[in-house]
Amino acid sequence: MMYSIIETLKKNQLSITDSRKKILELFVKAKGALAHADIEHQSGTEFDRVTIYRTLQTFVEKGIIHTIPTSDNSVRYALCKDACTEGHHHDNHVHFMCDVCGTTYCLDNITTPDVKLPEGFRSTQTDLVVSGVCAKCAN
Amino acid sequence: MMYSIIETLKKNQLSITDSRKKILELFVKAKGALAHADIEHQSGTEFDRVTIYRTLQTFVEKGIIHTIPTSDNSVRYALCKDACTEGHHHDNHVHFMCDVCGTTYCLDNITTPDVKLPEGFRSTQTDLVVSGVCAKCAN
DNA sequence: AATATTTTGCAACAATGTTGCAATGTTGTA
DNA sequence: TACAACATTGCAACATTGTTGCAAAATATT
Repeated sequence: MMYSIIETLKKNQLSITDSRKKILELFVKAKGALAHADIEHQSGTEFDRVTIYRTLQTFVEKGIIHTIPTSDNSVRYALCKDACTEGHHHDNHVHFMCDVCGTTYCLDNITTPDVKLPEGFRSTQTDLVVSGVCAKCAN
Repeated sequence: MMYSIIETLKKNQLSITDSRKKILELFVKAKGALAHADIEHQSGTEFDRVTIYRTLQTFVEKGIIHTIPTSDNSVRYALCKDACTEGHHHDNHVHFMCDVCGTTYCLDNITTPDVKLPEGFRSTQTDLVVSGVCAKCAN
């Protein structure tokens, strides 16, 4: 953690509100990625559903979090390690999704390969999603 | 195309019904992947929404089509080239999703890399999704 | 502290997906 | 071909997920 939650919000020119502090805190504490529903449950009845949607949207726009394509096509968001410190470089993520517990891990130390695309295709983003069983669920 | 639509259904021990024939035909004709909504529009008012959901589910279970994780987390299904002929080997797909026209392409001739996972993690499936601009939208 | 701006919560709505059940269609067998 | 057994469909009702407009409340600016 290089920056505090409040500093991260300020750096991104966002007003400091309860919901933003709380939701960003959830991401910082979370080991893996969070779905909208996770946030809704973990924050209790504290915030309106709509506020959560809008907060997530705002965070994505500012590059604080990013969405993860998952093999079950549920929407998940993650704050990767460099997200706080380096900004918008969300091009080379490898994610692991556990089929048992559903946790999504960011494998920050692995980078995506370069893919040779057919003639005329241009790539802007590459996502590599590995599904399987995580270490915790292996036993 | 090695097998006709009816033969494909028979091979998978499915009864031959109008909706299955029609929906499978849509996949065979489609260049890329289809979302539920695409199928709903392309088949007109012919079938109930529920029937489409159930048919897609059945096809996924039988390994005729498979879901694609997309960068915008919309659910898409595709019949990859080998799906008809070889069955259930949906482990090594590379998909390209055009940010402009939304078409999803299966890049069947490219295989996903082996990823070295952390200690204790076991992989069952690897999905590589490249987003960008396709050849058709490049101009 | 007062005003300007942003964010929130509510309500209403739209889209997407699921389930139970009766009616219909398909398949296998005689 | 006709019948019985079985599978699939369509309908209705519902659950979940996501979106929009607007007044009230909170935050930021002076």
